[in-house]
Amino acid sequence: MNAAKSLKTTKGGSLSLLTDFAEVDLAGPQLNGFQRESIALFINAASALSLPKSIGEIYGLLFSTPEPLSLDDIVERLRISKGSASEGLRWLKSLGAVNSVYVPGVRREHFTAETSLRKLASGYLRDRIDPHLDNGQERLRALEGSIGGENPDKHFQQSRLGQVRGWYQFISKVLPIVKTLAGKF
Amino acid sequence: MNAAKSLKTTKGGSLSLLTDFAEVDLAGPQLNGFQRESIALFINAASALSLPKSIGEIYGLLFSTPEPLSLDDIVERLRISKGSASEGLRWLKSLGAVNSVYVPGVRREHFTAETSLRKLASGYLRDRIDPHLDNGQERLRALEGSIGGENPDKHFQQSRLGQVRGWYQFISKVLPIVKTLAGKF
DNA sequence: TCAACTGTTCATTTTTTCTTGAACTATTTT
DNA sequence: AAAATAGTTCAAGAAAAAATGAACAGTTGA
Repeated sequence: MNAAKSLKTTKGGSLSLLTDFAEVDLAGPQLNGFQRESIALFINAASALSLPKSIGEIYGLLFSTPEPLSLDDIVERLRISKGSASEGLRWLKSLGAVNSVYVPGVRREHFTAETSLRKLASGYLRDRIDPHLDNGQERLRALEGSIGGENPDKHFQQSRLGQVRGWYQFISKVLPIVKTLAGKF
Repeated sequence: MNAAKSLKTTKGGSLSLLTDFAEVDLAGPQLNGFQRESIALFINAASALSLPKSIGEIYGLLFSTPEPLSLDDIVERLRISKGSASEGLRWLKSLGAVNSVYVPGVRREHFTAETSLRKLASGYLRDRIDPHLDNGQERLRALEGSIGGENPDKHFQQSRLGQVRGWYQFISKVLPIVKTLAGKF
């Protein structure tokens, strides 16, 4: 694919002896065992949350790497496209799951993983849950409006409506508890 | 598609005057406003949980209908395939979100929506969350095993490992609270 | 036993989601 | 100002997930 390019951008001369096999594989920095396991763990977490694999990969890499990494570092190490990396970082940034680190004298932006559970949880809730809840509230009103005046099922429907209301109350009681507890870990 | 078949299986003669337009559309029972709004609400909920739309539709229909419905009733009213309905019901059954009702003298199985929040929540956690957590625990062990003996990043890695352990503790503290609270609604 | 009925399974098709890569904008350096 | 460097956007392709429908298996009643 872009073996030539990867090779070109590889730092250091450690590959010079492998020139003959250059297109067989994979220049670029290797991931260590801890990084590979971390990435696997966060890919699993991403799938638990129904998020794209690339999100898990990027976060896992940042989480397991002591130094801040640039977009190109990520592309290089994970062998994903610049587009994916850019989108994934944007998503993680908006959630608050990565932090920008401005390395003095270096032009490109560098990133580290945010590991505060409180920040991760509240960002996730804000970006991924709250919009659905807001939407749900609207639909709840629509449901209420759909119960007509003369209607043999009126009682049944009102009872169901009450049920749903209770579920929303439950959620609005639970979420703050989750946030609070997250702050203690 | 199967207009002819739908027509044939339609009960009652209310359509006889419409015979000329039969293939234009849609025999079969109409959904009332409450049902349509309920279905919309649960489609939204399904998307919040990253579940297939058909799951939301089926649950929404059962939730908003006083009488127990059979698989064929569901197929007819939602205009989805038997396959989808069967799979969707299987999924909802295993979660505990629908109940079988054996109507005396009637052969086919009928279903109603389970509305106990406690049952819904614990079924969801059991079927959709616990497997991921188990998987996560395995990967946590693998992560631990990946921290080698002589290693410049050892400290960093151990700190990260501790971090992840804390997250799992958080989850195992929060889930029981959620279940308990769900029992009160 | 056989025909009608009920529900499941699964190969195929359709739809949705994710990834890629190249063009583009913006910024910095020479 | 031109060239180099960073990063974003988005149309198109690839991959994954969901829905379909027809074949199949199991029951029941005649």
